[in-house]
Amino acid sequence: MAKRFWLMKSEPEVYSIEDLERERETGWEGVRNYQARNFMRDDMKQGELVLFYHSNAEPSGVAGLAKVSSDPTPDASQFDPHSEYFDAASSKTSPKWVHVTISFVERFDELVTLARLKAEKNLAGMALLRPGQRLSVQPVDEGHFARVLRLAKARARV
DNA sequence: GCCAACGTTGGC
DNA sequence: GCCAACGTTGGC
Repeated sequence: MAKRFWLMKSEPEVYSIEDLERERETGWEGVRNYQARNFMRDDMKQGELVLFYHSNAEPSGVAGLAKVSSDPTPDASQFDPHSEYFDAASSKTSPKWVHVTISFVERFDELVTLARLKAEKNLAGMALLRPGQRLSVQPVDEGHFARVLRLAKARARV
């Protein structure tokens, strides 16, 4: 099957592209939305590229690139009563929540801001730009992905 | 900090 | 299985 492309959101105050650059890779724990989980569980393959998006930020936007670097595995935080992600309804024999590990690929010299994405006619229809879209893990069309990358490289233009 | 949009929960 | 209440997301 053809490679797919992804976008994952993180609040930079919580975990930013700089954090990922320093740590090189991280387990994407804490996803508690079924659609987002299903993408990680069913569709993500190792090596596929991920737009790393800073949400709830000043400004928000795509901050860099990561790649999927593990198969889906149970998210350990669901079993930890001290974790904010603890889920009493989950069991080790049939874990509700899985996650993947992503690893650092690059940090864009300049954030590709949400405003800039919205201004780009060719990105019309991108899920991220749909009003009310809140999915923290979402697929990205190959064409949209390529165009976001091109925006990231077009540094001179503001 | 506000609040609209959305997902989840739980009473019935 | 409906749907109101509630919690969360995330732009502004």
